[in-house]
Amino acid sequence: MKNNLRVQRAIKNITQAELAELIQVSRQTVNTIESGKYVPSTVLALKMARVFGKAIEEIFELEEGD
Amino acid sequence: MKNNLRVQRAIKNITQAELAELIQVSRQTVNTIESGKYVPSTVLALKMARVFGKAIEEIFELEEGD
DNA sequence: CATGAATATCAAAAATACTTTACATTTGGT
DNA sequence: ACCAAATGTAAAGTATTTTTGATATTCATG
Repeated sequence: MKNNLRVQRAIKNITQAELAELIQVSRQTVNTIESGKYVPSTVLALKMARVFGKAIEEIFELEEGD
Repeated sequence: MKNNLRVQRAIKNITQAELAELIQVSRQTVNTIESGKYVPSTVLALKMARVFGKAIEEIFELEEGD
């Protein structure tokens, strides 16, 4: 799973902490998802997609081996 | 999180076991996701969406309290 | 260079997702 | 009614996600 959260955040110009607040998780959770350390639940992915006004598929993408 | 996996399966006319095989999880995993017992990871949601040729948002939907 | 804001990282615990095995129930066809 | 296929459920165990708290690093700017 790769993602372009950093880009999406840049477009909306919000910090990891602000995104965390918007979707009600810790800022570490945002950080570790953004850096690809783990895959979020569908609930989190949907919330992020909603924040950015994008489809999940525009933010998260499957890779070889997923 | 609610989902319409049952409908999607009906459209493609595949069983829970077949869907499980297609996305490489156990049949029980498909069953419990379908019956709303837990929320799949984004990897699984993406794989399911791909199987059905739909966006995740067309299959999974946030509810109050998610 | 110093300061503050943002990001990265680490470790340990809690919560949730997923597997396996096994059995029960429902459903559809003959 | 009978049979087989599909679905539901349960318990126990493993794996992964998420939180919390704390510290470290990066980066822009004064």
